[in-house]
Amino acid sequence: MFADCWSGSSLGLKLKGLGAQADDVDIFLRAVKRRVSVPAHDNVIGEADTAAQVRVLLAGTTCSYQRKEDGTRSIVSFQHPGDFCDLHRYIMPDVKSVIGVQALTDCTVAVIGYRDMDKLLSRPTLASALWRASMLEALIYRERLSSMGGGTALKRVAHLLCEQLARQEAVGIHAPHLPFSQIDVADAAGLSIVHVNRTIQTLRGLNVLSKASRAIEVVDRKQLAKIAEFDGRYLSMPALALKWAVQIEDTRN
Amino acid sequence: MFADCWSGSSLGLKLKGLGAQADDVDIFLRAVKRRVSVPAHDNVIGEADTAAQVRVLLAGTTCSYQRKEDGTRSIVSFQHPGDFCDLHRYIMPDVKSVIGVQALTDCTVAVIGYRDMDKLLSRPTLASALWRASMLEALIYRERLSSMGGGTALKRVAHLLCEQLARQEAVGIHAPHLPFSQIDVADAAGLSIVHVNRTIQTLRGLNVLSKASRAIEVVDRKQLAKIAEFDGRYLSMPALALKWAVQIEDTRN
DNA sequence: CGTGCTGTTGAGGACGATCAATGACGGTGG
DNA sequence: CCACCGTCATTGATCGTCCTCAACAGCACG
Repeated sequence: MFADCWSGSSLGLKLKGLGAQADDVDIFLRAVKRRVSVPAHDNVIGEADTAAQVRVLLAGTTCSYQRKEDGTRSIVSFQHPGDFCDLHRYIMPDVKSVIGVQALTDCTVAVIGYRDMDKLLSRPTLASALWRASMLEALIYRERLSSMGGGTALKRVAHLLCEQLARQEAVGIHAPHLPFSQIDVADAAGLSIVHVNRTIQTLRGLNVLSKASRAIEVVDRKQLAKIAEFDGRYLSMPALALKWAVQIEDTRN
Repeated sequence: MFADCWSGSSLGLKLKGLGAQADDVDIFLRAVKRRVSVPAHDNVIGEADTAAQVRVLLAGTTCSYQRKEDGTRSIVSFQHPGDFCDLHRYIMPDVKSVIGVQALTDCTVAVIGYRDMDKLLSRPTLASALWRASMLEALIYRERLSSMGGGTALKRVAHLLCEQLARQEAVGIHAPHLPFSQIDVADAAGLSIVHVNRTIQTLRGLNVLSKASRAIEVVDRKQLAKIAEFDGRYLSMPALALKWAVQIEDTRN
């Protein structure tokens, strides 16, 4: 009964993309004995959380952040439906890495106890799918590092937006609307809020983002990918890879 | 006979730190049927490499880089003895992520065929150690992202040096000398070569780096960690964690 | 109708990039 | 042994991107 329609679909898409089999997904969903709703701006996982459970985002968008000594919030990644919030804590409980997870929109989170996780991992195909999930996470970090390294603010912001848009689409969410504030973008891109605002206005001027809405809404994905020099193939989702790979080749004509 | 003294020790330390058992390490080393020597500045893995084998660094230091459209080299991570160079390619062969691995010093690399990897993974403790290796990689990326985001060049460079020094120590290498050029630091920190030079001179002026040597040699690790606000506990190596954690607390008095 | 959060705009200054030239070192070949 | 060369380190000067401070506008909330 938990393996129902919408809430399972993004997670299912994600797991299948990582090589899990159809019955793996069913079994996984049955291990979810509890679901939690988290309103926007609340913490999904506090910075000092130590509960013996893994959280998987079912609906909504969250970010993982680290707070620096000067109070600055540094967003290291975003989560979309199907993404794990704290899988690392289950596998490497000794690591002391103070990370919080905050809901950017109203969210639904699946909770799985460590004991149930143990059982799930006895299925080799599911275990390797979760390993792949960790590797995909590493690849995403790597790509972001590479984009943070060089390039102007315009390119960095464009890359960030491309990544999130592509990841949304990878789990079946095809809205052009990105659910985070300019403040979030600033903390994620390592730029000041003011400069992010000006950068976004530049993107609006280029007709890449919508001028109508105050929110961030991508109208010209092709151009955005070109500005970011974004090649979404690293995201490895088979269905998606095609779309964003073609994207790039089109713009190179 | 391959499981001999020095070449196995860093790898053994690393695997044990990730939870592998003593016989896992032996079995792993026995799977290494071939070793390769790579001179400094040569590619360990070319950007278009597709060989069906996994490489593990046994001795020396390498970097993984990505080349941008404008020819810029962006270094996303360094490898120290015991680190995998291309484990992700084995687990996620479909991913198109053009990454090269270059030797920074003369290196020794262990080569393991995919078929032998398959056999190794049938041991659950070894499989989960490798999963942890991927997660540790992700944690390292995450920490670097967070340090790239905010802060001055001084802090970024200091953080980079701290990370590499700590990771060297984690695998039993206690030299204060870091084996890469200022150019490498620039490409890794996302700064210009000129500015990296000035930053390093600042660190020398603060008696954090050696003034005598042209190379990068850390003389005051405690001060370096303070400048970087570096807390090495995320590296999760039990032996190391203590050292660098105490480090931090000392400086906060 | 205030209060708070996000978005927007302006002006000045700092940090780091870029361009350009020189110095130091190691290796190579004559 | 020395001249030559390539790579890396170093220095100076100028320029641009982005940060900071500050103020205000729009919108949602109670």
